[in-house]
Order: sequence, then structure tokens, then C-alpha cells
Amino acid sequence: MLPMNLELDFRSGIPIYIQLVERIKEMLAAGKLKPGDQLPTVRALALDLRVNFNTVARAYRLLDESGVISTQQGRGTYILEMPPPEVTENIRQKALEALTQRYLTDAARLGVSPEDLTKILQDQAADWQPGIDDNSN
Amino acid sequence: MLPMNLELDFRSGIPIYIQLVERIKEMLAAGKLKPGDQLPTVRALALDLRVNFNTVARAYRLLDESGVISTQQGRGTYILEMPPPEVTENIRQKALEALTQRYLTDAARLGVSPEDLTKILQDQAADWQPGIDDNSN
DNA sequence: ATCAAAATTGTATCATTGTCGCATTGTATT
DNA sequence: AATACAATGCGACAATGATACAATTTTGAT
Repeated sequence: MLPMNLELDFRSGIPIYIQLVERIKEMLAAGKLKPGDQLPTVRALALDLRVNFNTVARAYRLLDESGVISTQQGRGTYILEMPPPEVTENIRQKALEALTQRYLTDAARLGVSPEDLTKILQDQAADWQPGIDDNSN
Repeated sequence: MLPMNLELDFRSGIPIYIQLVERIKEMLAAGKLKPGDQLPTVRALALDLRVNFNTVARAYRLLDESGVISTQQGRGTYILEMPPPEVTENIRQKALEALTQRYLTDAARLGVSPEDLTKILQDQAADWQPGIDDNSN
């Protein structure tokens, strides 16, 4: 089962199940999830995220209804083989927007203004290489 | 749930919700409340104090806005973790770097170069306001 | 290989918790 | 007295949690 490095913001006021839907769509658009992949069970993911499994189930149901995943009682939930083609690019755009949105709000919580943030990004983007995901803290 | 030995003065002319904010801040300063502690539910505390639960909710909302507690619909309200000021700045820097790092790599996975990304950020930062995490899809 | 019991998975229903909009009350200002 | 405004109460609502249930797979005995 996939580890699902997912992070939630319990203070944002955005419902957990909405956050879950967004994150999973992002991961799909980003290729972190591929068609056929099995998602964690509602209970496993809920345990991992310290959330009630009904909340995860709700997110899965929404994703199922939008045709992104397939949830099957007694079996599990899987990424669909045909992530709606016309949707894919749409998802990519939205994912990118969401990514930026999250970046802005997270930074805002750290007390950084959008203006300063663009500078910071420029600096850090200058010496950036595809491989360096250090996270050494 | 904590017993919250709280006493209110209904004749003082000071609004209940203000008194509540003060008492809770005091208890926190006095160590009677610790980070992570769950406060009584708005209804439980309201019942205990013979007050309407909206009044308690109002006090909780103020405390939430000042970053003292975190209220989460459907879950409860909790005292926030508050790292000492010295470490805060250091943590802040590291968090900011990590944030930017994640932004860059995630975007790269979406096929966006650092250069394009800075443009995107600038655009989206232009019309950005603290509250708007729309999620309208 | 078969079949039934147990375990695992998602589903459904209801309780609990905080939020929101508006009504009511009380107090001060004119 | 009339009006305005802040504080509080009321009722409906959305998000999350708890519990029981149904569908499917897995396991184990025969």
C-alpha cells in the first residue's frame, strides 16, 4: 500500500475531506499516483492522518463520483485506468493553482508577504536542481 | 475533558466572553493548561457556567484568532503548541526553505520550470487575499 | 478442491462538535 | 422616550466521530 506522504492543515478551516480530495488530485496530476494504484484503506489512511475513517471515506466517495478513483466495498479503492482525459489537463492546471495557493497561505502563516515570497522563490530557484529533495531537518 | 474551575462575575459589567478569554489566558500562563490539552466543548462549558454556548464559542473564536487555541468543527478545541520565541525564527527559516523546496519539486513534477513557476507565483500573488482558499471544484 | 468462518474493506446512520444568521435583551446616548 | 448598539440566546446547519452493517477476500479445516 502506498505511504501517501500527505499533510493536512487542521487550522485552515478547510474541511479535511476537501483537503484530501485536493491532495489526491494533485498527487495524481503530479504522477505520484498512477492508474491502477491501490490507495490506502480508509482505516489505514485515517489512522495515519489521525482522522476518523469516515472522513477519508467521504473524500474517497467524492473522488469516486468525479470518476477519479473506484471504490469497491470489501476490495479497496483504486486509481482508475482512464483518468478522464479531458479532465487531466484541467486537473493539472488546478493542481498547479492549488499548489501556489498553498504556498502563499503557508508562507503567510509564517509571516511572509507575497512580495517577499516571490523574491525568496527566485533566490532559491536560482540554485535548484531536480534531484535535491534533502529535507534534512 | 478538563474540569475548568472557572468563575465568572455576572455583575461586573464585563462581557462574559471577555472574562472567558482572560481566564483561559491566565490558566495557560499559570500552567493549568498545557499545549495539546483539549478544552471543554462549547456546550459542556456553557452548561457548566450557566451560559449560552454561543458565548463560549465567541470566546473560543477570539482565542483562536489570537493563535492561543485551535478550534476545529466536529473535533473540538485544543491549546496550541507555542515554541519559545528564540527557536521560532530558526524554525521559521527552515520551514520557509522546506516550503519553497516542496513547491519547486512538486511543480517540476507537473512539468513546470523554476522560471515559469516564478511567473506563475507573481501572477497569482497579485490578486491574492489572506482568506481565499477557494477549492471551487 | 470445497466450503464455511474470520478478517478486511467500504457503507449507512446517527451522535457530537463548532459555525452561522437572526432574534432578543439590556444599556447607554440622544 | 426613542434610538442605537453591544451582549447574549435560539435554532438550523456543516464537519467530524462512533457504531453497526454489508460485500468481498482470505484462511483453514476437511
